[in-house]
Amino acid sequence: MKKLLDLISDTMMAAFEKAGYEGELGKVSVSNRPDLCEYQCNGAMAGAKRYKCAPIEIANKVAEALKDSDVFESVEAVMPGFLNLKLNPAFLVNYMAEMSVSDKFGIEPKAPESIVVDYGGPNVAKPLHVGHLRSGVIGESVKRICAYMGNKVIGDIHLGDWGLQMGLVINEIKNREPELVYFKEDYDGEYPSEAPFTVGDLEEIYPFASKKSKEDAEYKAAAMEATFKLQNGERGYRALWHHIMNVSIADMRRNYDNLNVHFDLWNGESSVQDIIPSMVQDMKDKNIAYLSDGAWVIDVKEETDTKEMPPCIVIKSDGASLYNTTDLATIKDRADKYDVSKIIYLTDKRQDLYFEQVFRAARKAGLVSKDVDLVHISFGTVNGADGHAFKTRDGGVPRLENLISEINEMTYKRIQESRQLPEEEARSIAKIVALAAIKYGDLSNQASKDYIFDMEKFTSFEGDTGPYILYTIVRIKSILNKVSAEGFDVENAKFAGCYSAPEKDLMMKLAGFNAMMVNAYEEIAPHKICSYIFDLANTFNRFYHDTHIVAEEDAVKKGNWIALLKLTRDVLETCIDVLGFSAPEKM
RNA sequence: GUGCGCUUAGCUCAGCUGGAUAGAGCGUUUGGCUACGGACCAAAAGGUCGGGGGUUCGAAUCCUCUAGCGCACGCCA
Repeated sequence: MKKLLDLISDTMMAAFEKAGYEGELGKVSVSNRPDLCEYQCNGAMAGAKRYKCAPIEIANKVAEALKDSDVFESVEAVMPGFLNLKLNPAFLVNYMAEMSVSDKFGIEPKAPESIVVDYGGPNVAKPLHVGHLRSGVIGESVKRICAYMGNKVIGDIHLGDWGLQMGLVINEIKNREPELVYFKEDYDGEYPSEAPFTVGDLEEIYPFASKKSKEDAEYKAAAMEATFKLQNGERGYRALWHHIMNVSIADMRRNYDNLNVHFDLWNGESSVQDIIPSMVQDMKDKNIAYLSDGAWVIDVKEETDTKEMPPCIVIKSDGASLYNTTDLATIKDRADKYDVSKIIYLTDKRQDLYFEQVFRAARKAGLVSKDVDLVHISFGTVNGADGHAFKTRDGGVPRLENLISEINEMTYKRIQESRQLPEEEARSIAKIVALAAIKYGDLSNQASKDYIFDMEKFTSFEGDTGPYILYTIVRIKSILNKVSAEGFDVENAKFAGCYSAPEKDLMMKLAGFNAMMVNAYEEIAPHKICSYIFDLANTFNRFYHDTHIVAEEDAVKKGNWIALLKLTRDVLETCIDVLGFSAPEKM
């Protein structure tokens, strides 16, 4: 089904042609002066120069050509040459009726693509902190947007599981418990199936080792050696590494589940180690990689560059691979395995240059075909209410887990303030609402900008927040339940007309879903969905406020409103699902 | 030094390929609960869109210069 705006534009274009002008001038947009009209067309002004006449002259002719159109209720030509449009309610009602029974509210399916979304990116053995929130939350939504638009999408967490941090942890364990069997050099038996440490231990070990390695060169050298041994297959180290992976991943999975963030693949740097040697060899053979200061690098400068573009290092001068190597191998792996047409990365914006280098290197080395899109969505940093990097009260890096439980607690209290629910029920509702608060708070900001993580704001639940959206949905559900309980046939409610201005506004807003979602997908912009549903919820609440639905005695009218309510609920719930959260039955 | 990004109301942010009077939320002030859920609705006050210059009938938006802030710039990830 066509977008409403396209239908209107088509009508307008035909009118421009009928009046003797180029059709493409007839593009219509939503009015920026709602007091004057619902939709507007500025084509007459754009055409004035081309046809060497006053814009108003063109506008008048076009308005004349639209006199008998059943799309518009009114068409006005206004100085200097605006075409102000009001929609025929009957036309809109028909559109609603069709939209409500169409798959995906009428979004036209396109040929599905195969897309990999690379997000999350936590390091094994390090606790998740607030910085991981954005990548997880935005990435999950991007993945869902792509899937909603009919694509085959694979979400990959891309763990940091092969670098120095693993050596640091293993080395520190060795220091503390050298007698462990993993460190016996001539041991050739089975290793224990139970890990000799807990998540809690790991969370203490890593920061300790990391800090010490920065102060103690000898210590760092030992960690590097441990890393080397691990990467070269030392049995005991590998066994220990598996323990670290299992313990850490189980913990991560729990954390991400709580955030309603789910990955299809739990791959990481270690997953592509086997294909690195042949990939690098191939780069050398093709003379794409060359030796520079003892390291193998790929030149990624381009003629059009206005800046310095350092080469992409593939193998360090000590012969070891690094982050770049792994990412390149991962691109190759994905291209080979999943026939991808697009790979979307979500990371911190500090990696902008890095990804540009990697993408260029990947293309130069022919790891992906030319028509594969490599996209880096970079996001800003999370700041506290004071505008500086987000910290806990005692100045540490806030752990994600604590942050979430804190917000859960605040939400729980807020819910119990306004209505008394059984403990268990209030807790489970609080969890749902808190998730919406956190995610909406993050996603409603443009991803690329820094944003302020303000718990007071998120938990205040007023205005432009997740809970407000949920509240609107719950309210609709409540009315539908009530009406249904009174015996009204909610299931078969039909659009029958348009009886008031707030109602028409709501219909027009709903009709905009299609264009909004397509745009959010094309621009990979979840915040556009947020601003749409906030707008929709506002429009609904205005309608709700001066329409008494339950008490209405005219069954046709009532049925129309019920149909409108259902469509509003469905659109809202679809949107929040795409954003990665859900609404409770009551709150 | 080079490059990238940001700067819009007291605060947090929108603003689509240039269009009419630059929009929200919070906060402030005022009005609305005998109500389908008041976590709501209605209204007011609040901005020379960092600054200068240019292109255009028309600029927050495009170009240029400039200031402030942030970030990145070969062997970390």
